[in-house]
Amino acid sequence: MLHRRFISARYGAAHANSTSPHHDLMISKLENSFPLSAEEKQALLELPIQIVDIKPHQDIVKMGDKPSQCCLLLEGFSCVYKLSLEGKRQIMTMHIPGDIPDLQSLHLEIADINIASISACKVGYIQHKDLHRLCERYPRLTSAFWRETLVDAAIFREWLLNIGQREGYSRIAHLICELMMRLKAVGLTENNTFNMPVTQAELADATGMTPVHVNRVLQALRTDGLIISNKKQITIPDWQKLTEAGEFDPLYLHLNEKKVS
Amino acid sequence: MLHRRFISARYGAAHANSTSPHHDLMISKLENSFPLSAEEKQALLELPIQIVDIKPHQDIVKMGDKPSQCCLLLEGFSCVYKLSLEGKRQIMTMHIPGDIPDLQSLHLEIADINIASISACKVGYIQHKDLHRLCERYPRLTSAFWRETLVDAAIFREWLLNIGQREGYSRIAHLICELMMRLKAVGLTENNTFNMPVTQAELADATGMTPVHVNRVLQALRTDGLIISNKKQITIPDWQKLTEAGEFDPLYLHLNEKKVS
DNA sequence: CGAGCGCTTGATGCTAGTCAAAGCTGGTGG
DNA sequence: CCACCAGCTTTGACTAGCATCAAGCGCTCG
Repeated sequence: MLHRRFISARYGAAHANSTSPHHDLMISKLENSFPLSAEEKQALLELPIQIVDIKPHQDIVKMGDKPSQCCLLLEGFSCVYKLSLEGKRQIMTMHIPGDIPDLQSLHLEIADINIASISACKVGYIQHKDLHRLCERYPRLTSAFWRETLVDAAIFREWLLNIGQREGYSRIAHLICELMMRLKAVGLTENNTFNMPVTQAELADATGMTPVHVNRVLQALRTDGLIISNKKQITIPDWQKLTEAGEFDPLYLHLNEKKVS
Repeated sequence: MLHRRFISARYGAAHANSTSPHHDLMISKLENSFPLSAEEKQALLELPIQIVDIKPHQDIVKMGDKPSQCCLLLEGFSCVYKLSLEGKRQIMTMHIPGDIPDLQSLHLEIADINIASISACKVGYIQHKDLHRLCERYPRLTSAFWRETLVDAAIFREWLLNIGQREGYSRIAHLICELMMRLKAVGLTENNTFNMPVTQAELADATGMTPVHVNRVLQALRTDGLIISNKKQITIPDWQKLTEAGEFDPLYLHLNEKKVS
């Protein structure tokens, strides 16, 4: 059973400075690349969010669903995946806290993907109707959300290059670089170390490889001194070398573009 | 040299029924999944478009560019691609008439992709500022354009599944199914036949294979009776069998969802 | 009619897949 | 607190799909 908590997330005008950690996560993410006015932030703070805890490896959205809400990832890792007819799974992106995995459902009625937790997660559900109302009133927020979906698409494209043209060693290195960079942007790294609660089987599904081969590549990366892994902790001793191995260029993440619309 | 024609695409209110084939292409595409009011259509018709002819295999947008306009593909095929450091090319999607290949540039300042023609093309450039103004005034058009970029993303995801998890034979079959379906939606097929001005080397770049292997797979598809190819014409004698071979399910294209926002 | 591009074919080898089994580890219950 | 179990990781042996290299063929267009 899911553990559900209904959070009263409405703040009166008198509490303009009130904050909620959940809303702040979303706001700081949007603001990272798109400056927001006080009024726009206030409007975001007033969004009702329903908090739900999710267990590891559990579906959040299933292909064919017609969701009436978007989910904001608050804690943990989740992923988007599809299955081939033979049951092979392709993970298309991983989401970290602050991401809105199915923002696309705002304008695509039927989900064409599955979304699942990787680790235990906490997600916040936001009703489509609330988001639509917000976008109507604040066109700049529409742009900010639209932009988020465009960055998601840029990540899919980079993964296509990764899987289509690079060999196993580079693919894994690239994925680790991306996670490092994105986690750093939301303050979830420390001394080139971060938590990666991802099994080798999941890495395999994300890189189009087999678990056996992922295991061997990880060993190679370790012996080459590109990563140090301890349980689910990854440390990157030499960022330069890892980015070279993964051909990693963070342009596609569109972090910190100074966007002044 | 590019052959440039500046088309005066403005129509007065007195010409509410005036049409331009270029604008109509865009309008009918948007309307396919998102009904538009007469007023919205009129506003689209008034968009200034600058028509340019492009030769085959020519870059239209380059990584690092900061475009101030979007291009609407009017004739021919184009593609989005990226290069790995070793110079290997991954094509991420193909565009057909009616598509807007770099709509993303509306909200992502720096292009993280290259866009190139495949065949000879005719494109129409639309200034960002005109699109921004349009979106401000007609929020439903914002939604329609946003939705277009979401369908693009859905195609990237399906290609990830295709390249990551399916073998060569299925990949090519899937790609042909997708092109058939999308071309049909804009009326560019006839009796299960369509024009595919794509070289085997480009098919290879699109599917993460080598040209040699693409050649062998195409021969297999032909001898299995799944496709008939004559020059650049492709005929699909048995749609059912081809979709099975390619595991093709058109859900991800989000065609004809009755969207009544 | 020759040049160039794209298509086709053959021989060979590597990357990564498959199958199988054994070690590890963390969580659970007695 | 220890024993056990399940899921994850690691290892080995073998194989397949696809890449690579190389050369010849056949259009089409100037």
